[in-house]
Amino acid sequence: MPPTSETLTAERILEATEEVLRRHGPAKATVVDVARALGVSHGSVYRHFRTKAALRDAVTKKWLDRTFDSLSGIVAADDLDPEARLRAWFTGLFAAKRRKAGDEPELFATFSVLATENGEAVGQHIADLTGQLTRIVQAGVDAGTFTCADPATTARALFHATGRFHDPGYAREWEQPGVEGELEAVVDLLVRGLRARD
Amino acid sequence: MPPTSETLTAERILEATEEVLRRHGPAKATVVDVARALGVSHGSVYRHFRTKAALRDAVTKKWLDRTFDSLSGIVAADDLDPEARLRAWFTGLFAAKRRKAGDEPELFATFSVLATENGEAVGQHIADLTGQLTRIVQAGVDAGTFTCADPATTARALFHATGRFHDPGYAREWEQPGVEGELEAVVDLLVRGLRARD
DNA sequence: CAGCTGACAGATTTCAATATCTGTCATTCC
DNA sequence: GGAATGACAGATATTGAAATCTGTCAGCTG
Repeated sequence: MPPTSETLTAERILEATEEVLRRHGPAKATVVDVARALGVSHGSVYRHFRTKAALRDAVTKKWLDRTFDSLSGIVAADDLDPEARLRAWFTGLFAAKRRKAGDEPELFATFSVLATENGEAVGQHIADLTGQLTRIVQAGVDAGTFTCADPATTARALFHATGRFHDPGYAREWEQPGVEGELEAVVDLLVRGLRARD
Repeated sequence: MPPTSETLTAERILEATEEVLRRHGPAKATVVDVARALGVSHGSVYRHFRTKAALRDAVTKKWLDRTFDSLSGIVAADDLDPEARLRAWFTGLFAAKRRKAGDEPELFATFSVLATENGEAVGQHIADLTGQLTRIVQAGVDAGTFTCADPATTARALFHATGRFHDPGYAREWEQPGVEGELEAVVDLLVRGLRARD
């Protein structure tokens, strides 16, 4: 069963939209382009997505979820102590973001404009990520290696403090030579701040 | 001696430029406007500043230096222990940036575009600020309340970790209700990370 | 009749002609 | 003679008309 001339589903529209965005970038991609790529009229696309923004949001959500999923293994890694998990998580997040910025610049640009507009998908993504962080912090508290008043608040603080290494606004600086060391310096400080005393 | 019809100095040009920027904003301010405000031809302005970018840089530098100066009192405050100095410094920097963003939106916008372009003045400003941070961290190490491998590296990490609260790209979020608390949560973590054990 | 179409109004974008600006420099003015 | 001027070339910004796009919907189609 070839995907062409199959019934039009939200999923097929998302795939086509991602392809169009990848080719044209967020500024030039139109829903007419998407419809053309699918061989349907643009009115049909509006049957599945209320607005262009909703479509862009849905594509971005799928794309961001892939990053989220790739980190979930670290959160659940019982063979690593919480501190190692935390370090691996930050390193993994940074690597994932940097890779996306480099390999899929057009989709990354889409994500960036959505981020500056506080799009729904990005808000959810941030909530997802801080949720993962909360679980790691909680694990550390349970194990007695971390101390903190409220894991969720601490998770947000950790996320804010490392913004330079995952916020799309800083993407340009991720290619500079010393960045890995800068991330490590920040994470070192934060981990020390989390550790329980004696 | 009224400032008008006095000889044309770099200082007078800077004042006029700041005024023009304040009124028109960075996008619409031209060196012709500056010259008109001074009652001279624009060629004369070029005698004192090689390019428009140099002029904009100089105005921004003056403006940023005022923030720097307002913080120097905290760095030298011997009545405060290093930890209190660090907290006061971050609070002060955040308050200063937020006030500028709110009270002088046009000049702040000038600063923002310069920041994204890695302008000379901004680079110097960051170096100045991390220099102040280094002095505070060093004071803490000397007093035995802080531990760290290298104060300058740690100062940079502290600066990066608090970017959300001084980087102009985040200015929009500085008006949201919970920000003060978010800054405090981050600084709490960082200060804990700096503290010497037992 | 559920899903798709294509014509449509209003909003947005493109494009090219026009106007303004930047930076230089030969000349003028005190 | 050192400082200021203003005309100038090339770069950049503005503008308004034309083209395209978004989102809707009455009607077609299988």
